[in-house]
Amino acid sequence: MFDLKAIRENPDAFDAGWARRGLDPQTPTILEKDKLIRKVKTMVQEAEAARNKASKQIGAAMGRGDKEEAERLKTEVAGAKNVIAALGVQLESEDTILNDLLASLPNIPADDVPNGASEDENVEIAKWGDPRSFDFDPKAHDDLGEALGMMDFETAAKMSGSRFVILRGALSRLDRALAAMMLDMQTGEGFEETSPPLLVWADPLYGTGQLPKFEEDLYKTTGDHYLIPTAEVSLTNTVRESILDLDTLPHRLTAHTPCFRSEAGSAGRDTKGMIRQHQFNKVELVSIATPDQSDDEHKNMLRCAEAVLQRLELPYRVVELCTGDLGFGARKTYDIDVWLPSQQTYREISSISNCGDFQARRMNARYRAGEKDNRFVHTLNGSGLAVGRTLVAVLENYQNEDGSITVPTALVPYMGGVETIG
RNA sequence: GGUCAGGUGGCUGAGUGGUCGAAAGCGCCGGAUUCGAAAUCCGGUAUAGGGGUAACUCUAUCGCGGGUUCGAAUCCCGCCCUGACUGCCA
Repeated sequence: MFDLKAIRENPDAFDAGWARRGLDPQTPTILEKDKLIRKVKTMVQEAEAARNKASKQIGAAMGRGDKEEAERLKTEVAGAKNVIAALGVQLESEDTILNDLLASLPNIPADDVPNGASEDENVEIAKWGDPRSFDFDPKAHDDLGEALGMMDFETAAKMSGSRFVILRGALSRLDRALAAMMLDMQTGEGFEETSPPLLVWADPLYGTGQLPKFEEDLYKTTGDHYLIPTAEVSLTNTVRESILDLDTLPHRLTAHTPCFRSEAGSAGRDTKGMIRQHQFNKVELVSIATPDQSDDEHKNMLRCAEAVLQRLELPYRVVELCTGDLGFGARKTYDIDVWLPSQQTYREISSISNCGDFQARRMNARYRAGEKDNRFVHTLNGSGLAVGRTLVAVLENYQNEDGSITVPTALVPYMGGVETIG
């Protein structure tokens, strides 16, 4: 949500920000509605003041037994009530229109985010490691996993359909080992390990920005719950509707959870293998920070995510998303793409975003900046990392000609000493 | 899941239809007193929003949302949460 006062004072800045995302100017509509709403609100409040005043006088009149005066005042109140009711209907509908519009508008990109229309214009800002050269044709992770008998899409499809997988034996353990190593690393960086709810109500999803615009991407239960598409939702919402003490910030959280996504808009994309599943595990990082801290915090989270790939010795690159590829709630985002030999390309394995106060406004999450000075926090989130895609990267980058997989050195302790799979 | 009892300001807690944004105490802030402090005394101390250059003023908020009423913290309905007992169950 946005600060209407700020929009009023500086509409051009908002329109310029939205224009960078390819949106038409929004503030004329917003300001027109805002003006109308304030006008109606003033009228309602005046009528309410008159009603309240007369009502109090009724009490006084009754107290001294002046029934006549009381009756006269009652008709006065009835008149005010008619006005309030009529204006109230108008106020509510105008308010809903404005709120729906505001809730559907994305965050304003940070000034230093590169302009661009699509992911093609993202800017590579770092590259780490050299893709290994194979003296055989590297296989895709799903071919490797199936050949090992440890990655079973067919059986999963029987019970759950496409975009599900069953990991077996050493590959299942590898999944756990990766998650454990990531959690150990991130808790070592000061992120508090958390086991949050995987089912949440609509309000938290509204808070982090998945609702109202992206409902079709979510799984909803038969009740009022949705399955979280990322632990960002649960972790970020731990501070909703609260006022945090300055000395608790930045507040860093991490969680290893399953994530559930309907992938409604991605039919036909990445249908093969484990790249795009309805259910996948992810170690998430969230930081709640002050506006002063958030840029540094953002870079720190990028570093923490990169550290995992460095420790696994997997080649990757870091790109800064251009305005056209920025997510709905983000004002600035770094993606980390890991090298996949079978595709001869880098694929996203982590996305680290600074949301500024965008989510905080929606959640009403503030911190105490001073006496009578409560301000919205900044929220940041990122994968540290997507476990399933990391497993994919390990399989493909560490495969041997005979189809076995060498376990990365750092992972061997987490694999109970196993050095080779298959 | 069921039954019962609750949910009031930073905290404790009073308030069961009117002048209640809400007593009192604690805490906190300012002042007096003091060499200084404690104690004591005096005053202040919620949030969001509207109007106004401002002084100031108005509206909303007593878990959340509806309703009854001229008027709701107080009555009614739904939901959420907490506690006790109880059922089923990993």
